[in-house]
Amino acid sequence: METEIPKVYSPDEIEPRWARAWVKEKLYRPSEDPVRPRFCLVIPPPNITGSLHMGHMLEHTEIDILMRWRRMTGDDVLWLPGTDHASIATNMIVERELGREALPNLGPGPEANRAWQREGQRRRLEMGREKFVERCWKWKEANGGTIKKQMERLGASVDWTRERFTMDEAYSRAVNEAFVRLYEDGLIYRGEYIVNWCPRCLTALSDLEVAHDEREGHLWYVRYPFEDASESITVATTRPETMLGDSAVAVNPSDPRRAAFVGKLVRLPLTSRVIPVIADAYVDRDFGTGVMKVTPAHDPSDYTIARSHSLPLVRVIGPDARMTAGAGAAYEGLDRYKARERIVQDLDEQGLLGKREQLKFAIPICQRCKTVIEPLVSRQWFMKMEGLAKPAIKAVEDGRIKILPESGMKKYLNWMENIHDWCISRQLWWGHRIPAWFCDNCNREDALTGSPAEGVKQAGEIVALESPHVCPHCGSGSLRPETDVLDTWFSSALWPFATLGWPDETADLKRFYPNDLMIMGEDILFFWGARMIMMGLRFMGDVPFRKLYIHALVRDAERQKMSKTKGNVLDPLEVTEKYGTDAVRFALAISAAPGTDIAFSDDKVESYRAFANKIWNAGRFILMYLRRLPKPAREQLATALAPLPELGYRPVNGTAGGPVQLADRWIFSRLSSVTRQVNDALADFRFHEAAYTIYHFFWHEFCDWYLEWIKPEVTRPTGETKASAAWINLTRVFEAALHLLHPFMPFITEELAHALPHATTETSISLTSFALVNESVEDAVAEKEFETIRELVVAVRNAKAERNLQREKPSAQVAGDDGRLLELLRHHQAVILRLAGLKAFQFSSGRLAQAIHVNAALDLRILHEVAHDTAAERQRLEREKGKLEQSLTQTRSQLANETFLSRAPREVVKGVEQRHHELSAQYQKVVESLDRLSGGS
RNA sequence: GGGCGAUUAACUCAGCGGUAGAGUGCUAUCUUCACAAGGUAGAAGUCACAGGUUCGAAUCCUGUAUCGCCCA
Repeated sequence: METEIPKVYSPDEIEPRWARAWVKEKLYRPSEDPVRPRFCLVIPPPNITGSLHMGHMLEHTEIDILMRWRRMTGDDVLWLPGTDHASIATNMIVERELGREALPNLGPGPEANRAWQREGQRRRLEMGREKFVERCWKWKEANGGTIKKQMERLGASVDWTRERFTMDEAYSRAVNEAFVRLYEDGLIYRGEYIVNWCPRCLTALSDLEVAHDEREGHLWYVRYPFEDASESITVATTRPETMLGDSAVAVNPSDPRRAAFVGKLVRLPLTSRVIPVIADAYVDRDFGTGVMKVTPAHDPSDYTIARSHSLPLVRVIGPDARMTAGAGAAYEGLDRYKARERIVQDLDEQGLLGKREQLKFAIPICQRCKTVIEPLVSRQWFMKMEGLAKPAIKAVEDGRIKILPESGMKKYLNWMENIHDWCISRQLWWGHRIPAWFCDNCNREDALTGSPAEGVKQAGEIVALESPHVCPHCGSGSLRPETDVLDTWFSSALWPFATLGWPDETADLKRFYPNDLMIMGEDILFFWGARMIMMGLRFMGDVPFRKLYIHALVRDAERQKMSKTKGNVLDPLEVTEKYGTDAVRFALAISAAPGTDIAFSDDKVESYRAFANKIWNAGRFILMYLRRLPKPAREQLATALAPLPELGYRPVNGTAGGPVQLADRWIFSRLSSVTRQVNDALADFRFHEAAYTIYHFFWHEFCDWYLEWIKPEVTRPTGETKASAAWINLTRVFEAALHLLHPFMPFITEELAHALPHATTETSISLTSFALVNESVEDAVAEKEFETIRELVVAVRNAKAERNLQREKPSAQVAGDDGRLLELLRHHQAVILRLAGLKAFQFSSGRLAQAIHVNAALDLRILHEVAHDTAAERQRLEREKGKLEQSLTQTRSQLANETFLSRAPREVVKGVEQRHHELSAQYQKVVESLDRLSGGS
């Protein structure tokens, strides 16, 4: 039964079917065969609160292209999927959900959001840790699957049987193990420092989790009178409310204007305290008044200054961003902004307020909730980074890890060389609870007010894998467990080996570590990439992956970053449903030049949907005529395709046992070099080049020329029982092209491959060979001959179009000095006439008068009765003459240049000579034609 | 202030020492039996600017301008 093949490609019918089948068949589990070379990549785990966005789609497209490609070149591929638990984000989302349940009647909007958030937080604290974590798990079960569904739909060839989640039991064991080992090695310590504190999330954050927002603010000038009331010194500050916590006033030691003040005491306004004037090189002489107030407890750089000058910490703001008792009774309990207003007003009343300047400056905000960070001194767990960074820098410098594009490597090194200790504790509940306990008996915690030395274990601190019953130090049973959880990125840093079973020495770990490749966005290079490298080297003694490729950012059509607030976020599934996954994947791949962000637009995807449609219709053409073949011929075709020949496909001889057709030799030759180019491009992550190469080959060589050339031979009705050579060659080339396309467009290629005569239901194109032809079919002669014919055909079409003869079938004369060339053209006369739209040819040797110059060796003349427009013809010739003159001037001056002739490589000189020769000949022709035109009119 | 990048056709971007390219858009033309999401042909660029290196620069170097991103 012949079913109609639809004219237009409909991905929505095809794609979900294959997506399901691939998952159901568990196609992408690596084999257990240890002999095959393996290729392993672990996914950058999307977090469970998110759904995939275009950035993920690009990432997964790039990864999937490489994974499918490696798999088709024979590697045993493992692409391991999974998600991370996103401590802060999940905490926030679940809180908001709690809030929404409590206040169901609020409409949407930022106001309601804030109210839900507040109420949710209140309810979280009320319900307690255990119940809240339970809620989080429930939420994860309900929503964590979204990502999996999306990945399935996008055709990601991951091994779902190895899916991991950072809070899986086994994974959590790895996290504890890592923490305990680092602690025992003195690389994790607990200490009191100034940290980034989010007053809304009520947790400490690492430096990386703080974003910066440029905002308008004010610079206030405040007079601090000297203790002896002789004079005053004016400081400039953007945060007047922190002045209540000042411990000193600082000037730059090299500032002559201020030198005399150093060592004096000033009376801190609004308080009864007296503080010193100190000298510190940190102070910027040119900023404000060149005098800085020092508030160690509420500003990170002030904290550093204070430590080197042994200044006391005066805390005036609490974790909720309200003023504390330390701020004095007048301000206690006020929100920090309210306090600012009040203080400015009070200073003004006391005549201590100077001018106020408008100023733009960057303020730190919480990356997650955008609340302004409040730097606070608090006791946290830190990871000591310098020692860990050193080997990680070296691994990149000596090439054990390649970071690409190279700019990524520079950024990595720059960051690593200036690394700071990492605050890893979070005052949250959802996450890995830090495996530590405190002994009430020997804990001197409360007595400590200063900062312990870095890396020194504290008395009363117990860090262990198993929960201890008594304090190993004093034997006391009075132990309190740590309530903090770890930064999510701490667990993510273990991903390349913890997903493979570490700390157990599993078979997977042995086989797949180090991973071969990691692909991520630049935004997590420090968050994650750098930390994985450090942890991998630390725990596995080897790099986590050999290459780290940094992919681009997907922007909108106007090159704006996609963001929820701007409302320009595209949902990959929506785009996919509109145009088909293959089209979106291809659009992304062909735009993915390393190091360049992608401006993503509907237009772009549309043009690659057109490409998918082109592939579909080429397939439709082939399949339609294939079905008309007599059954025995079709069976023979299947045999010709079925067992993949060891040496790859090659073109077969003509039907009568004659020589292989020129078109076949040409297309096989092209196919081979295209295969090589695609291989090379993918090896270097030049996705755009690989995609473009195959795009151009399929459309502008295979469809435009090859199919058109052989059309009569495969559309001719035939009663023959043998498959013609044309059919065998055509199907071989088509199949090979589908294979090259498969990594980019998995769905349409799978669908079409299954319609070929030798297809079986159980084979997937994704598990077959990528390169079906090899270099043995490359044929420079065929390419050259084909090129000549193409040039002639194009010249004829061109000439016809210019003479308005598109609908006519005129005759033409062709002449040249090269007898073999004419023989070639005569031999392919029928094809040329058909492709060019001509009735007949006259061949002659020598040159032609009043002719079109096809190339250096061929003249062409269209014979027709229609009187053509001499004015237009003249215009065309004049234009051509102008262009030729320009080019000739260039080549002439080059050839007249002695130094060029003596210094340029010989091939270059020869090339210019040849070009000059050709241009002159062509110029001559044009001039003659123009003369004749003038003479004739 | 430090680091990384960008500036090429109307738009989006390749190219990164040896004849300026693609896709989209635009113009003309064609419903011929794979495809109008198509065919055929065409027009369109002082490669941001100024110096330098070189026989030769969009490409390498220096500086300037404009615009991004990251970090302080």
